[in-house]
Amino acid sequence: MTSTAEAPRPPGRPRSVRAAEAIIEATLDLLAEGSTIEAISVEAIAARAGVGKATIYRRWPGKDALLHDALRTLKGSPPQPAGRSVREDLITLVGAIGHNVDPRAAKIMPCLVPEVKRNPEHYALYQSIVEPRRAVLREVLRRGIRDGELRADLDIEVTMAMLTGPMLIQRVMNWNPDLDVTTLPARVVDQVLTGIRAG
Amino acid sequence: MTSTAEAPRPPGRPRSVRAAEAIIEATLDLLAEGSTIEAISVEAIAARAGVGKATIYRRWPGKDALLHDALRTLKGSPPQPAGRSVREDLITLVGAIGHNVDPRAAKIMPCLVPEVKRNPEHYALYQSIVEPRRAVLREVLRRGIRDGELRADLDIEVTMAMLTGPMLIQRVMNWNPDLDVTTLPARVVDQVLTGIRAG
DNA sequence: ACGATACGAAACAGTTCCGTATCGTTAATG
DNA sequence: CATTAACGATACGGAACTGTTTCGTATCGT
Repeated sequence: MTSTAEAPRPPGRPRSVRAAEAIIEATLDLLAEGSTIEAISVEAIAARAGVGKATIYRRWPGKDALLHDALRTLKGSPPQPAGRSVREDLITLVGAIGHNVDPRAAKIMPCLVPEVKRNPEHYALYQSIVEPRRAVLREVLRRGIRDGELRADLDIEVTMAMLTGPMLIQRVMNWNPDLDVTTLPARVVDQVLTGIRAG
Repeated sequence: MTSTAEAPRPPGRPRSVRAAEAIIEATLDLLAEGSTIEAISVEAIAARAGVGKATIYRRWPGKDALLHDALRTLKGSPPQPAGRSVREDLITLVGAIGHNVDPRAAKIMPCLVPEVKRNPEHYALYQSIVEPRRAVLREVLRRGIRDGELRADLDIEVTMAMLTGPMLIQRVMNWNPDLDVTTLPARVVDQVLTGIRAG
């Protein structure tokens, strides 16, 4: 489409790449500072980006499209575990939850929650971010079963939720103020491995 | 203070109890329908409650105070497990997550998430709701340890997060579309009890 | 140099909201 | 019946936001 291969060379001044980047950056900054996704204003974005509102509306049809594009840049790619031991890989993956390429991602996530419930398009975007990471985690568990490190009758999907859930609620809503996020991954993985039933 | 004991019998028409209730109900209804906590308008609340705006401002100094009071009514009291077996109690408690007295609570929760991160007062309210439930869960685990049903060296706080996290992320953000919320409590509890390590 | 277009800034009209004020009406008390 | 205050309804000023348009300027290809 608008690839580098065949550019019809449109006349006139080309659109500034810097402006587009500044707009996206400003949007993410404002979200990271705590603005709700629907409380954020195009004017605030323009002001923060040092850009006229017209420049924004020249590129996106409206606020929703801009937000969608901005959030898409947070996507990144899921981490690839080292593959030495299941325990080590799980700790890596659990520790990476909410730790996307962009450090603002962790702060932005809570603001997304209501929108994800309301807007199917945003939910699809959310799933497109989360699913690849789930896939990596799933593969580690499957490998563990194949190698005999993990029980063969393990409930994979539930185990993933058990590994992900604690980290997510802690990062997103600080569910338990007494739990330290930095030590949580190892503690969760170890407890999940061992189980809690006596002897 | 304003107890029933000594009422100075203020003159004039007394405030309608029905109006106050209608206002709270309307607020919760609107929240449950998906309005973000800061996108909700006093005018909408008044209209929904069939009440003049002045009637609201006569009782609450502003929108924040009204919302705070409305959310406080969702508090309820934590469920009391039967106490027959640890497994049974855990399933009961995990199943009750996000299942407050008010059925609207589950729908309102996601809208709260961003606010809880931003407003310390809302975070305090949130903790005052969650902490008692954590306490009940903690007690069940302690009892299990005392009775020898659970390992003595168990990481209690992490185990609580492992039990709560999956249910919460599933209810609040539908984290994994393939996980059924109704069967989840038993599956989580069983997997947490057993552990995933082979042997 | 020239046309074409994007640029930042600013103004625009149309909404929406908050919090207050002012209606005439209604419900309790004395 | 007179007093008092809350009632629903409505209007208000001030502020904020949206989306569009118009400036004069800057920057491209030709």
